[in-house]
Amino acid sequence: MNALDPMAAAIDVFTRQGYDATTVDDLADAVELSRSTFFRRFGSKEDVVFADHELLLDRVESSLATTTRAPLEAVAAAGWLVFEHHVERRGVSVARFALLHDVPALRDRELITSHRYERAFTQFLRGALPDTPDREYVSIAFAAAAVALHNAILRRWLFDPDTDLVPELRSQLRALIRSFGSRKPEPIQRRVVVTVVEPGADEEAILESVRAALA
Amino acid sequence: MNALDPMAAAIDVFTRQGYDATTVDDLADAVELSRSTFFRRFGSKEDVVFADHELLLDRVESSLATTTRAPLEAVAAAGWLVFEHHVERRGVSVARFALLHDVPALRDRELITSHRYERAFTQFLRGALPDTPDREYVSIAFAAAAVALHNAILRRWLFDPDTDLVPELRSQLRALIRSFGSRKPEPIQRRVVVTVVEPGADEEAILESVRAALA
DNA sequence: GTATCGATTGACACTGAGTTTCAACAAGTG
DNA sequence: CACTTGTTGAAACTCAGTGTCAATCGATAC
Repeated sequence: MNALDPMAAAIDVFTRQGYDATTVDDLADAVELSRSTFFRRFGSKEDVVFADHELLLDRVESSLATTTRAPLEAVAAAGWLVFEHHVERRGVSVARFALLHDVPALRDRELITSHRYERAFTQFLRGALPDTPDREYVSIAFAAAAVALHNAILRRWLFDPDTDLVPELRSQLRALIRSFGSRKPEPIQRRVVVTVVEPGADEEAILESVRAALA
Repeated sequence: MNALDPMAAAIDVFTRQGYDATTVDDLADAVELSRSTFFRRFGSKEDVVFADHELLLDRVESSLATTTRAPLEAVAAAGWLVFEHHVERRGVSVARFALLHDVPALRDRELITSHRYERAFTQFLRGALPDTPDREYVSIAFAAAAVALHNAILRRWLFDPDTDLVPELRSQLRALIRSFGSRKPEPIQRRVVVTVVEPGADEEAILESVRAALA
């Protein structure tokens, strides 16, 4: 049996029967595995629901490891890799989304899951960006923002899976790259000092007047 | 008894005895509450460890609700509000940090906790930013990046609490604001027009002189 | 003073997730 | 065949978290 089918089956049982009302025994039955084996395979009642992310995260990591793109673009590309995974497995993703709506515990779990992507992105960037003083923080901020954007747009799509939001994702990630790509140094603060002096004031008087204005 | 002392006590017990080796009964004893009351007060074994965030999140939200700053700056200010909370309660924060190092389950919980700040930031920005087409996504990306930066710098500080990292946090958040600020098509450029007119020049002559300077 | 009401607490029993242990049973290897 | 190694299921166990109910406390009314 495919390793992802149990996930789909579990999501289905949870949806029909309610998450809390479903015991792990019920799950094990539905998946035709013993309770023991269920835990060995999936770790926990919560984790079955996100079993596909294990595989997906692998794909993301190897995509980053072998990329030829510029660092920020590579992360963006990894982002739509994930997005496309959901589009391809539309049925499960939509069902899971509906389930999450009712089960806070699973929403929390999802958060933890998606944080693993953020970690992967950050670590990749830390190594791939040119060694400028702020690359550490650019890595952290960009990875977090990219994941957050991806998740927001993914949720919008899951809510209405008939609209193609891949272009939206692409354009938003590109906008993000632009924001971070051209990080300008701190702008020089210019001060304008206006002093009005009498006609015929000598140099010393003018300087004194400026000094006063500065105080 | 102060509501935060049980938290400190719990962290202490976990540290000395091990997280897994500590049952909720042990905790309840240490905090001098019955098991029942412990759950009513703190929700779960995991949540005691972050009990202070309930209060802190309130402070953050009311700070955002009453701010007079520009939206992005308001979020940054909320960021160092949180940071300063940890600096003030240095002892507990450092102890908790050490505890998290050994307990993955608590690290996950921390993630969920810190996501609540991100939500608060995003929602504030969604309402506070000017109604441009991309304000939704700027809100999401900026909030995520700000929280990630804060957390990274906080962790650095917790690792070495004798260095003052508030300036670092300030400058990184400011850099982030600049990144997102320059997203706007055209920042407001201030022009300084200097015209020098003869004493006794009439209004029309002065206006004419300014017009000339503008050309 | 005491009666009454509401809220907080503790004691206790119960459910169910997750772990551990052990035996059964493969499937390969000499 | 004997022997190893890995996978499975059965069963017992621990403990977090929930629900129920009675006791207690504090405030206000009488």
